[in-house]
Amino acid sequence: VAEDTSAHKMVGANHRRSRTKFTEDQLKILIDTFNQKPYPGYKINTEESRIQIWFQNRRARFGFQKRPGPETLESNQSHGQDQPDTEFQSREARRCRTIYSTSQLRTLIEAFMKNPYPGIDYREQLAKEIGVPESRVQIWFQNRRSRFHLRRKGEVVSLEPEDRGKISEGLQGAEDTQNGTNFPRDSHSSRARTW
DNA sequence: CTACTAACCTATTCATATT
DNA sequence: AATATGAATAGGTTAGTAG
Repeated sequence: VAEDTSAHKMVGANHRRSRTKFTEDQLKILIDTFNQKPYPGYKINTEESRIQIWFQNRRARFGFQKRPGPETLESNQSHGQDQPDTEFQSREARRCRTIYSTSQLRTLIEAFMKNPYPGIDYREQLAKEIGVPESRVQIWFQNRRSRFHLRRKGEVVSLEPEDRGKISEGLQGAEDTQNGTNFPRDSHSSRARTW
């Protein structure tokens, strides 16, 4: 254990968003809503996707996905006794698909090639630059990363030894298989629907 | 230190605009 | 229909902070 582990923020690195602290009132509303509808539509999470994350985390923590008995949870109020199939209404409409213009995509792809894991600062900068909510930028990067790592998972190809220098923390699963796959082969036409 | 949990991640699936 | 890709999901990891 080293002394001097005080926060020595690396300059310019990519940090994560600062931890949100919900007030009691907010938490109350969130929990109440969750108990009614664990799968809220896009309307719930406005531009700030903190709420969406909150629901994701809570579903995971509570081991959702299963069909619990009529009770089991602390929420019970008046137990409906004639319509137990009210779960279908749970899932609401999802957010409308965002259509990125070619220029927006160009910016995103360029950024991705430079750094596939942008921190909150850079994501917000990008978002502002292309005029799209930061949450959409984050999702875009997630999708992009997943789709590129998806191909060829068994192969392990060492990458530049340079980057191995700063091992802040190892990766979990296996070595990052950053094979020499070409990057985005984006032969984009010229469609720029400015939604 | 430990417990809790927001933030973030991957992998997969669902949905839809474009070809 | 087939393809590409944005949105949502389950579920695991990283890290801030209250006790």
